Amino acid sequence: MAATVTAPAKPDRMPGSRAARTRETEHRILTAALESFGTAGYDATSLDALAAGLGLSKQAILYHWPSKAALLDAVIDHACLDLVVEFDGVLRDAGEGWDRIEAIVRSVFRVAIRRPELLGFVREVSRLGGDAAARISADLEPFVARARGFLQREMDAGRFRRCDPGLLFVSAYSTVLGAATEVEVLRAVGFEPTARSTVVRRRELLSFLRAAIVAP
Amino acid sequence: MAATVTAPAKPDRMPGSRAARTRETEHRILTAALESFGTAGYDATSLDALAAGLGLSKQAILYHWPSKAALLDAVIDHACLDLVVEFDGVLRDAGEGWDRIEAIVRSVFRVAIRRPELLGFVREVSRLGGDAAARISADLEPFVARARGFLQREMDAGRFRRCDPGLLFVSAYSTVLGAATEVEVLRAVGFEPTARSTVVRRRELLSFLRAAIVAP
DNA sequence: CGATTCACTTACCAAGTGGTAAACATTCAT
DNA sequence: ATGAATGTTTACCACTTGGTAAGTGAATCG
Repeated sequence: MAATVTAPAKPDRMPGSRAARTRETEHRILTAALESFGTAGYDATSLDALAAGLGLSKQAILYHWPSKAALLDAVIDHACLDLVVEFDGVLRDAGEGWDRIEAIVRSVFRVAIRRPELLGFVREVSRLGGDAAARISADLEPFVARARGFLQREMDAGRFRRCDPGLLFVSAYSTVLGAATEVEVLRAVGFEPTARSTVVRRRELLSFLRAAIVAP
Repeated sequence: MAATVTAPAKPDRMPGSRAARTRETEHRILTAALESFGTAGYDATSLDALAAGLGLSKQAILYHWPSKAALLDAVIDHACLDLVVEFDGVLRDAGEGWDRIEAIVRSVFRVAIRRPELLGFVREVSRLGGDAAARISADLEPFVARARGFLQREMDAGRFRRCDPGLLFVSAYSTVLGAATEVEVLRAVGFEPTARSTVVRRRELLSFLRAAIVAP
């Protein structure tokens, strides 16, 4: 183990075809970029630093994508795929009505704990605006549309309080993402973001949402 | 005899005095920095661009504050002062119970329309983390503490649904700030951020919050 | 009045930034 | 084996960044 302390971990011969290794390299770059974009931020992430962290040179990244902006686009697609897969998997096994909301909230909290950079990245991209924000909107549009349809059906069935489904979605989105990611605000009200306090937060959030959404 | 009608002993108070002009320059810099930090972001704002927009040179800024980070600190204090003055003024004339929440929400929406960079700046600073986030937390702590006390009292009086005041605050904070500032998400669900749609958003948000907070 | 402080500018600089050009090594197809 | 394609590196480049040093003209002061 003491062999490669200073050496920048040359990519040893990997089993598999060249195409497979290429895909694997691109996947590693995407993962590292998502991590850095989602925590440090897009502007604060330099291609040099990103490459160095992977034992590559910056030009290796620019070989796979022609520019930093193109890399961002790829990371957006990568992240959205992860998100949609996660949520679709959860919803497939979820029940109806309020159970679906609860399942999603639990899922978001799980992501917030295990992969916080993913939610941070969503925030970051929508903050950046421009093409990137348009792209993430487009990527998530099918999911959002289904969510709105679900809310509408539940209202029609009289299970959810009647209101505008789109705005209800925005409210719920903000509330959930905030409770899951607003570390600084939580700290300001005296909540250190430990795993234990997360359970409490989730429970409180669910009762908040339930009161706001479910018809009396 | 008639030479000195208004005693010039304190030239500080003259409108054209050097001290007054210095204060005015610093105020202009703070305002422009708040605008740019709150919309483009801290990293994306260069001192050169900031100074050029004011008809100054970068070194004029670095004369008043020793570094970009020090300027950020000053902008944080400046912004928090504005926020606290705004909210305190609103709350002074507000009633009790739910009326106070409604007054604050209206106030946040007014700020979101008239000075969107202010709310964007709060988001940006808490995203940056580190010393800046600690500073904004400290600046707003008295306000947050009073808000929590208010929520606690309303719960004790049986007017608000009983829950953890700190977490209720976070939920309400996220929901309000989200509805007021998540332009991209709103666009994704089909809401262009016009002044007209803002009124609708505010009404929907209030009914959402009311259902979530007020005791049945 | 002259001296000094003040607010600001011009002139720099070292350290990055994203991106280009070209050389190089490995793998694949023939 | 050989030549082409592929993935990566080294060497650069123009430009921007925050920050320093030194100077300048005007307001202020003794």
